[in-house]
Amino acid sequence: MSTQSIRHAGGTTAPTVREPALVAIPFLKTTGSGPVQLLSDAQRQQLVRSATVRHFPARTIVYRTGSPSDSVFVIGEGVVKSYRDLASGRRRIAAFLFARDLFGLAEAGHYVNTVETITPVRAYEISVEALTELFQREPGIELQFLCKLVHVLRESQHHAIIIGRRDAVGRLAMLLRMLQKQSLQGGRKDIALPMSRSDIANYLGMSLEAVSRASRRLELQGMVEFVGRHEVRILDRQRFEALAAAA
Amino acid sequence: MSTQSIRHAGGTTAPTVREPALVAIPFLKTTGSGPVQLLSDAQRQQLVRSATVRHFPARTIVYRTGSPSDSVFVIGEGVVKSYRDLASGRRRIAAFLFARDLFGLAEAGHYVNTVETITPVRAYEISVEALTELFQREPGIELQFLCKLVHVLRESQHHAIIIGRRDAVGRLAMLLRMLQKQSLQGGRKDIALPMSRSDIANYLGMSLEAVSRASRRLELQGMVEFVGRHEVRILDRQRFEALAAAA
DNA sequence: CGTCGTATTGAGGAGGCTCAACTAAGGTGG
DNA sequence: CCACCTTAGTTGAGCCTCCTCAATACGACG
Repeated sequence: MSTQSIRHAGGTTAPTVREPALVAIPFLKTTGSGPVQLLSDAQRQQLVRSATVRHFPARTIVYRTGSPSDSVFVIGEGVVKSYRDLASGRRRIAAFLFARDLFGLAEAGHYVNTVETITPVRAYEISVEALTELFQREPGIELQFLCKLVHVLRESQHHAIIIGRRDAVGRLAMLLRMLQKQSLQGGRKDIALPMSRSDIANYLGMSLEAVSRASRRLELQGMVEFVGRHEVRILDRQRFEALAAAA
Repeated sequence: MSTQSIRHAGGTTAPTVREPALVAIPFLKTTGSGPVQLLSDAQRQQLVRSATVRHFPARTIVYRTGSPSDSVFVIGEGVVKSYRDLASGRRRIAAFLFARDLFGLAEAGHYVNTVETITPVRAYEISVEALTELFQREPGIELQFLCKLVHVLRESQHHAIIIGRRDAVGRLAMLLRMLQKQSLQGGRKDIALPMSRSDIANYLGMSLEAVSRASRRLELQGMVEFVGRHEVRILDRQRFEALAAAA
């Protein structure tokens, strides 16, 4: 934890502040059903005053399961994984988190999961104390965080559905579709796979050999094409969607 | 939906109001680490003014996936299941919900899951409109709902861990431990199983035959004893806990 | 006491896990 | 710049568990 640089976020910022930003699909009916920016400029400016910008290299542990939970984090740039190591020796990745995502899930003052960076990460750290105080002053901000939480809950339930599938290729397809949405939001055409095969296996609840074989099969069936180990291209969108949707 | 009675919650209530109540383990450090009542008397009274008491018989659908989400519900008494039917014909139960639990998860103005009662249920229905308005006036109430959401999110992640286990008996043991906590909160010594084997199977992500066999094995190993089909008694707490914890 | 839905038990087959060997890639030091 | 070394990923063989299909037992209710 001593390698990342620390800088205060206030002070030198220009009048328009783009971060910290939160993105989610609202629970209320809106124009369009896709994800939207939750925070207004004014709200971001209020948040940034309570925040500290932190930079983490790849493969850095941000916090560990069970350690005291002082802060929550909003990702500005980069990818992290949130996981728990189980008594059986297995590791369960609960979520991959990207720009504009929130992490810092706690129970009784302690973090529930371990969070580790996959890529270099820039994140906004906000102390729980400051945040709850801000919630008192600005219920509007609190409502946006609540909205984000609802979104994360839906994603968690979706994850449970993925894991529940019996077929390895189907599970992989569902993950790829998730990552595709991420990549599209980032403006990429192909799907970025920043995480390792082992991470994917731990997310999908299977062995990394099974991930490898499932990848192979998807490719042999002509649905996708792997470009190196960290990029995938959809070739047959029709069949791919059918497979992913056949939960 | 025409069989349940409707009654306004205000009006005839005594000065002390015990419901609607919400229970959760707070994310902040507290005395003890167990679940606590989130709402103060004053907060309950404010909520009850915006709420309608509804009664549902057993096996009643409260709402369906995709229907417009006008309200959230707080359970006063009874048990419900929240599920989705998948394209494959399988059903995935996302959660069993009990007294003092919250349901009504929505996305873009539509309910995500179908909710159906298992036992007769008394619930407080609160319109989303009234609730968000109340959140504006009373950020303290909003914070308690946020706290409950965090709790539910942890439970959802726990569910994903359960489903991820390979061994049927271990999965069943984890569910039984969850239900045991519920039963203890309700003051019962033995574990109540209000739901069917099929429900259990759909929650654990396996076939109901596998549930049956796993139950049998738990019993043969002397860990538990089934008293009828809807009650279980733990006989060997030691081994039972070890099995459930060996995620 | 019969009947229908729920639950249990059995046999056979498919899929993923484990163990193990091998290949590819990336990083380091000479 | 290349050889080496370490880590990550792929491929193969055998086993084990759970799923599927099918038949039987139980139990709640009329």
